[in-house]
Amino acid sequence: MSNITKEKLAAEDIAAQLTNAVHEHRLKPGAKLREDEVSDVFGVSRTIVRQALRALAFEGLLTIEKNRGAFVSKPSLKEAHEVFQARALLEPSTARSAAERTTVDDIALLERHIKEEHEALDRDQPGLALKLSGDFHLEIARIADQQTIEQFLKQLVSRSSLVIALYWKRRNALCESNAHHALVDALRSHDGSAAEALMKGHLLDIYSQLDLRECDKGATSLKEALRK
Amino acid sequence: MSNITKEKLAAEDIAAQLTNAVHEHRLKPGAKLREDEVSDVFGVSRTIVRQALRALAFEGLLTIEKNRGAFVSKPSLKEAHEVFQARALLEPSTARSAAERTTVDDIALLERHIKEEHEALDRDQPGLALKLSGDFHLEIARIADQQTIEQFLKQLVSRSSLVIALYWKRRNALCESNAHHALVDALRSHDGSAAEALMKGHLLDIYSQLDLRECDKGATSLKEALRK
DNA sequence: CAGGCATTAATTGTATACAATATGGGTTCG
DNA sequence: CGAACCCATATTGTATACAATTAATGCCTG
Repeated sequence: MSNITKEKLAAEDIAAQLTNAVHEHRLKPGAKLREDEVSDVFGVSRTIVRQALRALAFEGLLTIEKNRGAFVSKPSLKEAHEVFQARALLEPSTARSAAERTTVDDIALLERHIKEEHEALDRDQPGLALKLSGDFHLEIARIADQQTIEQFLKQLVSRSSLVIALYWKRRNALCESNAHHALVDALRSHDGSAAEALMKGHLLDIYSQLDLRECDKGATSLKEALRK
Repeated sequence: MSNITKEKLAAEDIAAQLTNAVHEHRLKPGAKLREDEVSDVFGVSRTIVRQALRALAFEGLLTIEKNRGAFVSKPSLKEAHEVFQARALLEPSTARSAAERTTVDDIALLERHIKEEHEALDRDQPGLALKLSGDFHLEIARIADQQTIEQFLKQLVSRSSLVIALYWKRRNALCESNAHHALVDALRSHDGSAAEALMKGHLLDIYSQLDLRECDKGATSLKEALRK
């Protein structure tokens, strides 16, 4: 986790590192994050850790149960649906806006992004590839210059990562690179309608690859099942 | 502020009371919330106050400047635009979904809501009326059974309240009750298309009543201008 | 031997003391 | 007279100590 440096880490830094760990599926839904443990790992006081955990709970990445601690969230099937419904409302329109403002620098950035994603897959790091794939979507909101939507999308992408961890059908193949390439093409030619349609289709594509039937996914212990 | 009861208030309660105060424009954009002051008012420790302030900062209601404190946010013109653009993406579609699920109880609740809004206006409490008007929109997301969108909308309504405080043209007349009545009618008859269209128009209506030209609104002091 | 109760350990929640930082006023020097 | 600097004060940031709660273990009893 490369936190060898003894430099003073802020709550923000710790939140970012934990976020990466969850996005890359090194921390799986249901995992508990003890405050002492985290504070030992990062070498900071519990005060700071609590700030970080609380921030991540607001984003939906963690769930804090009173007097019990912080856990990586386990989105229900309903929440999984809601996440992709919300994305379907926000992202296509945002892609359209982005197409009207995309610069050559943006294109270069996006293409580098896709390249890194490929490299991660080649190196057998599907978690990293997934994280980069999420960042790609955030990048489009940034290009559209819509900070408010970008903020929401950040949360939705986070939750999508959890949903994928729980409900993804086949773990090996996430062959979305074509969709991302096509999107970059649409952005490059400032074709808003195409970008909007492509994004819409892309989201439906991901959505359709989720297994929405299974109800007791994950390592749900008997205790957890009985708790609620 | 009716906090006479000495019962132990949680961070959540304090956040709720502060939220009301901002929504009702008793606390105006730019106002500072000193931690000691708030903790004295509510009779709790700064620890709890800080939790509450941080939570409200995540919602966008407050802005926390490092080592300087928490202030009621002052959305920029760009942010004001973004808020209503995001609402335009989320709310019409949500109103459509709501129409398909509205029950008689929901209708009763909404109508009581509108009634209270009227009463508040009659009693010359425009702040309260505005808050109730915002709650009306949240209620529709609840009826649509879309918790994720409701969560985002909560933030957007909060920010809208700030935007209205800063950019509203004429403070006296907020004659939206007609629009809300029409929406309830559409929901009652389960007319999704009508609900969607009405919501779209309603949001545009509010949006058009904002004064988006003035750039140096509010009590921006010279110091604040020079700070950034 | 099973079930429930009590005691104990582990963990989170809260308050407070202390450190770091920003603000404002007053003094001094140009 | 004005501007810049420095010190005193007010306010926020952080760590730590303590309280409250939960979970677990073992004991006692039926």
